[in-house]
Amino acid sequence: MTEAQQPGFSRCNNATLRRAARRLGRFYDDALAPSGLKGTQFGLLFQIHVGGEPAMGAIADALIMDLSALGHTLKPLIRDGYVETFADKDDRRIKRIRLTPQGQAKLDEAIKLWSAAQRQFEDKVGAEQAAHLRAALDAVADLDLEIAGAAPSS
Amino acid sequence: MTEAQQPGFSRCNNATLRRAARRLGRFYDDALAPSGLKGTQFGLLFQIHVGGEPAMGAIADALIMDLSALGHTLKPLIRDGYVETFADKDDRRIKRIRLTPQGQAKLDEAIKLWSAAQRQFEDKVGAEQAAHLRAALDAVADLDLEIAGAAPSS
DNA sequence: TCCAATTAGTGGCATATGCCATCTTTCGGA
DNA sequence: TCCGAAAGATGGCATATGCCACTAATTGGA
Repeated sequence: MTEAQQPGFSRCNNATLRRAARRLGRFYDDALAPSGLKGTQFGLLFQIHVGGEPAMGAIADALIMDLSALGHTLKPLIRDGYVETFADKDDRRIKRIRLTPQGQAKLDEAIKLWSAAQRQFEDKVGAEQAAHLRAALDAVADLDLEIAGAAPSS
Repeated sequence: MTEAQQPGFSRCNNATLRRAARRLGRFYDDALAPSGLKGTQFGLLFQIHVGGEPAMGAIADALIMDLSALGHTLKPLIRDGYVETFADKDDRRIKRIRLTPQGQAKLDEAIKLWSAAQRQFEDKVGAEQAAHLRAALDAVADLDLEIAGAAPSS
């Protein structure tokens, strides 16, 4: 009759999500390994690709990622010559990002590997189930959560 | 008509999962902040708590975490005196883990904070929806995925 | 009984993420 | 026009995770 048995325990939504993320992350990482990219990097390159020379802040918002975290994650990709940054013409505070030709090529290469992983995943769980899951996850990502006490004031 | 528009693109299950994980992770981290623990650390302490002096490998399996990653993650908790390790009586290769009294107290403290976050999350999405989501995530975590080419031999 | 294969962890290295302090560039008034 | 507030990014620091190489203990035969 410890807390462990109380209903609701060992049912942490966050822990469950991270656990699944670790599992799936490794699967996609393995699939992308031949390209030398990690799943996160692939996602980032793709986001930049479809973003049209997006600003750092735009990418960070889209990926629900901290701006400084994005900066850190970008470094190896810049170092390896896959992406490059340049200042916005009208607002020098803003830094925009684009893929280099090598980055575009690497993305094309990785997309083939990604497709195989994506296909296998959907074969296992079913395309509809996968779509439902993604919808549920997107809903979670868009939730307006706030810790009680976090100044609703002013 | 670039790849971006092809059905299936920008629908990466892995990217969607990570995105939601970042969002929810920050929410739980914020909720637990007063205790000084991160969501991951809370989950780890709880797992140790219910595990009954579990071996490192057992924890790693339960959390679908790499053994060495578990070792790294454990360090700050050991440093702060929340958990301690000891060798298994029968097999000296095995290292077992348990909470210290301070660790137990910290866990109790964190559980109160966690409950508030958990409650708010379930109020927003609905307890049933949350349960469904966790079930789906557990199913993903238990999938038998393997990259084509990964030696089916021997 | 002794050695090869297996099992459990550790340490080093690299990426993934966040928070906070700080700097630069803009933007809005007074 | 000048200054303080706001916006966008960087750098430092800390945790989260993984892979690989390596070490220590065990286990299974020969």
